[in-house]
Amino acid sequence: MNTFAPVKEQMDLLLRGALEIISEEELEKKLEKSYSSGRPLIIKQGFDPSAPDLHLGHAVTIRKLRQFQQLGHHVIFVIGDFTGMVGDPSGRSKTRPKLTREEVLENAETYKAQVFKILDRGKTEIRFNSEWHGKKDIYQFLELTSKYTVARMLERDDFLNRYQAGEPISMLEFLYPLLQAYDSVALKADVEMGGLDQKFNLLLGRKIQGEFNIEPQVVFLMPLLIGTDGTQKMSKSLDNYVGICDRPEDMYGRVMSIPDELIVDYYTLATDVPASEITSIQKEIANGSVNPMEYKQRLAREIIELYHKPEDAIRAENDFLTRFRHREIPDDLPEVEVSFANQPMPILDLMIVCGSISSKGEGRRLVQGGAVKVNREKISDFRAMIEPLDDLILQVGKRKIYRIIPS
RNA sequence: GGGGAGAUGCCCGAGUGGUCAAAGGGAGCAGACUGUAAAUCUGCCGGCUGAUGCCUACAGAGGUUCAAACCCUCUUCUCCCCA
Repeated sequence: MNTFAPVKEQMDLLLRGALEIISEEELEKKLEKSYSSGRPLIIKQGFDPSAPDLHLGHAVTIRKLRQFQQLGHHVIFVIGDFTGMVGDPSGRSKTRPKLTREEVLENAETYKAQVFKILDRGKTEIRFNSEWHGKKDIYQFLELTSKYTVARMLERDDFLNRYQAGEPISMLEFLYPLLQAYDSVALKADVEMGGLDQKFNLLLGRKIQGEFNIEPQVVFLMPLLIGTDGTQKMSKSLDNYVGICDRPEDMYGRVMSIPDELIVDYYTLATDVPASEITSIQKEIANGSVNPMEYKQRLAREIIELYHKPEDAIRAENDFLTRFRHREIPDDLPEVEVSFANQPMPILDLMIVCGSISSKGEGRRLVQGGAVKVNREKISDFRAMIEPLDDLILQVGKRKIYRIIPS
């Protein structure tokens, strides 16, 4: 007796959206073994301990982890606190901050809050890699480093590029893959999940497991989700991301801003829409029978529904259509209480109070550029004084619209 | 250990004593156009200000000078060549 689905069925589900599996045969074998023995596979993925602001890019692999869970397998979410506590000043001028134990734990909590929007809390194990790295002495560490060569390390594309471009690579960064690979040894991972950019590291995990006489893990690679800018991979630092904790309205707008060419990718990697349906969507867009916008709107709703309630998706859509298509003022506006003291207030001050601008200089420019309206009337003079009316609506561009409550 | 080159605004990058808040490009923001996006065009793009005015800024600290991103000294960091 066992609770697993037939291997063929498991494979079909897992293959959807997957970029590369090294190797499919091995995965199948492991699944078969698991099926017959009733032992779940150990699926592992590592995460950086800093910047715990998850977005759809992270969600691609996490959602795949979720599928493994649904199939009854065991997911280990590894937080790379060990290297995070060391800190790494490499990678051009950007310094990876050195995190304290407390910060790491705090970040881990934030991770949990976000990641359990996707993963099953009861079936997820969270581990910190300081648990095993912290115990290692230098002898064991050196032994680990002896298992790989510099030349092979330099094979990694981004090392090679940076090396050839004369950019710095710190020793820590260089050793990082080795430490990550050892995580797979410590956890006896059957599968390691990652984005394409992790290929090298995950392969190294396989190799190092072999060195320690452990059955090598299957490398499970998902494509990288391109960000809303349509060129770079989604990342927080490039601000081209859709955060899984973003407000529905923001998610909607962000999704609508992706280039049309990315619609199919997003359907595949960021939603649960079945593959067959995606194929027909792709066809319809390609032959021009449907305005891509329509599928993009549905995409936005699908994504919002994964992280919010269905009615939030409808609301976000209405808000978007009102603001951007009809250029009108939505009903549901953030309200800002402003104390006028019965005096007219300079428009720039009002904009500051609402948080719509970060400096008066910016405000002045926006007014001069025709972006600012009060009660639908364009303000053309940045010295304008605003009367404290009961019904007061401030528009700063299309995105920032507020209802002002004088007090 | 020796020798050489370099660190400029969000990013790339020009500037080598005053005309520099600093060319140019990218990104971003706003406006026009529009079927969402894109493309195109226009404006903006350190802060304060009514201002032709002030403040902060060219890795950091100090110095020379009426005047410094630019010259000098030290410090920190990076790359290259040789060992």
